[in-house]
Amino acid sequence: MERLKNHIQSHIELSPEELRTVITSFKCRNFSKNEFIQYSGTKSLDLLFIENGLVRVYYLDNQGIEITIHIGMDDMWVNNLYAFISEKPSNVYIQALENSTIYLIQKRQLERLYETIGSMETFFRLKIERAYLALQDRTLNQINSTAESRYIEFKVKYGDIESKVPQYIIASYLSITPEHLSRIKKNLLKN
Amino acid sequence: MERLKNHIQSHIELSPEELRTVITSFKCRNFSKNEFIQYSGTKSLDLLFIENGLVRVYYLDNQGIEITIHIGMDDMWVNNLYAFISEKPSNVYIQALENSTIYLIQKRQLERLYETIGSMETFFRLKIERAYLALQDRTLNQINSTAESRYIEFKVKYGDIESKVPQYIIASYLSITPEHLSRIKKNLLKN
DNA sequence: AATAGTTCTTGATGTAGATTAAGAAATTAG
DNA sequence: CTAATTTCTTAATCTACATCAAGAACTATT
Repeated sequence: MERLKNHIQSHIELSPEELRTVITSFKCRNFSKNEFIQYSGTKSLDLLFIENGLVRVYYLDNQGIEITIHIGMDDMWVNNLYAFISEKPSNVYIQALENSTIYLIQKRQLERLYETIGSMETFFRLKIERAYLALQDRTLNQINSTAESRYIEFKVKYGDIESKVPQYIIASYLSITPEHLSRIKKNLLKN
Repeated sequence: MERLKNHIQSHIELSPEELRTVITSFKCRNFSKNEFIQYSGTKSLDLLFIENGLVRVYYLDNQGIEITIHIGMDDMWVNNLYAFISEKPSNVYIQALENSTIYLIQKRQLERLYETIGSMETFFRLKIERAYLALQDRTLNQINSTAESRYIEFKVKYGDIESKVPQYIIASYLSITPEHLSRIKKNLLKN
């Protein structure tokens, strides 16, 4: 759990004892390729940290088409913050795309931490602030950029991932059809 | 400042003394119709609560077209959370659409409150959580609904506002052109 | 290696909404 | 009250992307 420890300590300062309290609030789970971590339709009150692996978050739109909203790798959180905050049944699936080791913390545990270790509330306030920025960045990018430039940015940001997951997942992350992505790639090769 | 007091007390419990401390951290400002409250290009580290009035938040896209991201009325916050959190120069304008009374708090004051009154960090964590949900709702709505049904929802949510602001502002809030909104309205009358 | 299941590509056609242009209506200012 | 400005509407054309369909290229299974 080195990555999780480093991650937390890169944001706030904790005494060795506090760090132990925090760490023991997390549970470790291993998921194999294609296994589901969370299901749509159930309450999802865990936050998930990827110690290592590859994970995606997606939902089904009103036509039943998969829309990928997030892809996460080592050292990243893959949360369904909407379900976590609202406590409504989740509308997303979280699925391991490779064998993955996940540390998870339940909302109840987290709230207990808020009370015993004040800086943990700060830590998660900062987390949510970052998530808000990321969501807005992605939203504006979606509106202001063409599918082609979104694809180019995706490759810069995620690099190697393209070879590990089916292209239709990448298409759904870019909010386009697989056909359209196919055409974009063909077009980029020409130039 | 009755509305601000009620607003805060509807979220957390404060002693009369704490409430006084909180309230005195805010400053009151009056803005007249069309006056700007915040400008693009400057750091914007204030949060704004509308005691009464009508306010909009917008930015200029890469073609210089105004995109309205939020319209606020009595009892609502009209923050540029992106600039507030990231502390980067703002890319949005915040403008009074009617004469408005605003209570504002500076980030520095707010952070001082976090230290002296613990529940204020909780209050703002909750605020940011709500803002996250609202942003995601709006994003998904944008993707999954047609312009027409977004317009219908807008009228339900904002009712009277339509008569108070130019239609091109509403169009930009709906992420469509004024021409297209004009057609939508014509179409709805037919049916 | 042969079969079956996925996934990817290509082409034809369809559509929501943008863009451009220009006149009509409503506001505001002198 | 008239002129000037802003806002709204209508129509013609255009564009990014979706949808549908069907074949091609992988991948996995026996």
